[in-house]
Amino acid sequence: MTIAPVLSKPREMKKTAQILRGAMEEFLARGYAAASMDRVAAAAGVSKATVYSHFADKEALFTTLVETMARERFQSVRAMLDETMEPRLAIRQLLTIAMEDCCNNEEFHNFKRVLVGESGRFPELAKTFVEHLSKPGVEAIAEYFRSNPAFNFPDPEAMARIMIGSVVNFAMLQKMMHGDAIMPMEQARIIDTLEYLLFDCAPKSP
Amino acid sequence: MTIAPVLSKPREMKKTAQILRGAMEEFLARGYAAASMDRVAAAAGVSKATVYSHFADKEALFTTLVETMARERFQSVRAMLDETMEPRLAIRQLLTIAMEDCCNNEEFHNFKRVLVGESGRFPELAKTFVEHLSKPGVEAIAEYFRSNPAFNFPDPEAMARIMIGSVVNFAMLQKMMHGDAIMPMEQARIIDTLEYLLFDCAPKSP
DNA sequence: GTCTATATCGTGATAGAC
DNA sequence: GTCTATCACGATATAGAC
Repeated sequence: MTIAPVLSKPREMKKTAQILRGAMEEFLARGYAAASMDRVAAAAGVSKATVYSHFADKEALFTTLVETMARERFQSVRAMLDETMEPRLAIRQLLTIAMEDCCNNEEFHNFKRVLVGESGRFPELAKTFVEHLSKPGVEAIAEYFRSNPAFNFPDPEAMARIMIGSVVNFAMLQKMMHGDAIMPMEQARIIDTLEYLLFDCAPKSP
Repeated sequence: MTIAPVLSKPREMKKTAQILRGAMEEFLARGYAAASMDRVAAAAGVSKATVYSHFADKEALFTTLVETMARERFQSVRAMLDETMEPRLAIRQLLTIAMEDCCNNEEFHNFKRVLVGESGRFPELAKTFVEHLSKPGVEAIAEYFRSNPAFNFPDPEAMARIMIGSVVNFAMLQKMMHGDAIMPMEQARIIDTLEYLLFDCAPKSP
């Protein structure tokens, strides 16, 4: 019987959270297929039967884990852009934070590795990620471009995707795919060049 | 004993290629861990013992497969940019081809899924991919920017990465991660906006 | 070199005591 | 609700006939 994380006693919440923490260790380290329910139980400090009393099967545990992690990540996309700040500074701050966030978080790297690796067999999980992270991020920036008179781009959403895509792909190439060892480049050069494109090239009304 | 694909008789070459073809089917469909050597053998039309007489173990087969596929892909990065063409058209053609290449090739999607998914446990394979595909691609475009007087970017390599990164990330988001179902966008809008940034915003010398 | 048959082990999942 | 003990199965890898 599947037991959704219904909270009756705080005790039970703790167990479910414990299991999810163990599952995170195991799934992020080995990927879905190579992860072992024995090791999940060991990492969580419970028996395997307990794991199966909280989650129907391996797939359900994995699904819940990814959705939980996506929800937590989602919290941190709030209020990225400071409307009161000067646009050039606001954009620079946004890009710097996004770059830092994408580049220097090994746990997040492993999360994306699993998500991308399983996106063919677990399309709904990939969609959850896109829905809760990529989409709000792009829309926030696009809306900022649209509402701020300092910008006058023909296609604000495409522009937002180019900005985010540059940063995300840089992080994937350099950090996740180990490009740093083969084609090193400082993060600041991407940010500086994006700023150059947005502000120093932008068509000043002649 | 490991048997490298030494070609003595054409017969043996055929078998090795057959096995690699079967391995491709299985590994790309299920990922490394979930792939079964039984199914590899079945897909290749040989017995499992034959597979093990050509490749030391599962890991060696996987490694050889990825290196082979990367080498084949590598061939197609030749001569992307037409030096004789007008820059605006050359860039547009490049972006269109790259976008098509990244978006409409399910086999390539699965290849990248496996590579990204295993990039933590097989870092050398990820590096091979970067070395043979990402690096030459970025360098070709950067060199084009540097050598062509129509462009005068402060950081041509960062600019090249932004262009490629935008396209690659768009493909990953829309196709691999199924973003098309959640935040649809035509490929042309990315290309048009990149063209706008490169040509219509570029600092005219006043 | 290639096959059939098998050894050995770890896996996901469960039964039953408490 | 949680544990220990166990089942049934499929995995990688190999032995040995031909």
